Amino acid sequence: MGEQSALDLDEAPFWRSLIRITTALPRALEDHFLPETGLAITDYGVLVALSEAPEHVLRISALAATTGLSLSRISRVVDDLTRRGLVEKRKCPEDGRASNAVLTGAGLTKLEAAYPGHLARARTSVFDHLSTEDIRTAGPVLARLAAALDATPPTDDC
Amino acid sequence: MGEQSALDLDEAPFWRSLIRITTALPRALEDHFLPETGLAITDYGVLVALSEAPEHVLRISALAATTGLSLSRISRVVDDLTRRGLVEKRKCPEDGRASNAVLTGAGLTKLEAAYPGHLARARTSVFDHLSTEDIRTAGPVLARLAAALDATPPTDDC
DNA sequence: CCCAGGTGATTGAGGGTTCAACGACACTGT
DNA sequence: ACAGTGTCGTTGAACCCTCAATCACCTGGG
Repeated sequence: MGEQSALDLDEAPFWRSLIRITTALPRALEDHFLPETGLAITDYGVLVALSEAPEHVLRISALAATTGLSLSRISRVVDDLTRRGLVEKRKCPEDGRASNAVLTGAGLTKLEAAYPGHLARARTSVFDHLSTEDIRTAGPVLARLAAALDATPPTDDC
Repeated sequence: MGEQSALDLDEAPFWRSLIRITTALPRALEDHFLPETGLAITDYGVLVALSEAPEHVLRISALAATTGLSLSRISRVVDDLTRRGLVEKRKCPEDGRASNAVLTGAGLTKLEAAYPGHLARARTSVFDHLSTEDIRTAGPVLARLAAALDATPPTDDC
């Protein structure tokens, strides 16, 4: 290391913006979303993942993977959601180690109730400030970046 | 609320990518950066802000604003960095309430030592996966978004 | 001068997140 | 059948971060 060339003129602001967004966006979202809906953004992500799964059932580990959260975090979040009656936990029949998380009716209701608020936040924090052209041009780039970030963890660096 | 129209075909993936990036990027950065350099990404940001300030001096509150961190967090981070000898804290002469944080020689050295690692992380986690064209097209969009996010906090919603 | 209100920064308490260690279970080869 | 090894998920301890209360100080009006 130490042989890297500095960021060039286009890269530097790109990097700064990215850093700024990663710190400011979650805050902007959470600050309004939690009081409005009673769900943390993390909770919401878990409920969404379950709602999109077949039968509304997902292995704990699968849940961790699709939401990008750590196993221990998922464990506590699911516990919390279980306590609140929004999901249920069931031992997996064909693998005694594993557990499945199931979205309950109350969970689905809660999710549907929270959706408009989530949407509103997405609009006021992001889409209101960008043109459709912006979104069309930047979208694929962000998608590629997101995919790359998801893929990196396994290989422990180069 | 509740009158929002759903995200359209371009917006939905844009939104998902954005969420993914905001969760995965800080992790990807921190995980390698802290062990390599002994600096948390937050610490690094503070040192960078100081290094770019005239005389390497900045008010605590100014530091909070430029780094986007809360006042209480800055207070603790600066305390920690002071304990480690990387910055110094001085009462502001013309305002007894205020304090200035000053980058020490050791702090500058540390920052310079960490810079290549930071650069390397920026490359492997982001720029290696994007073309120069990507960066040129998406850069301004991200810049606009970052600016909008910085601007929103004051007005408490509509 | 003195008081009221505002601002800069710190701090205690509480919640959230992670790391590392662990218990329970599944697989593999002998 | 049975070690040995690996995987799923949970949990205790530690850390990070934020909110709200607070202290110290400044400023403006009587």
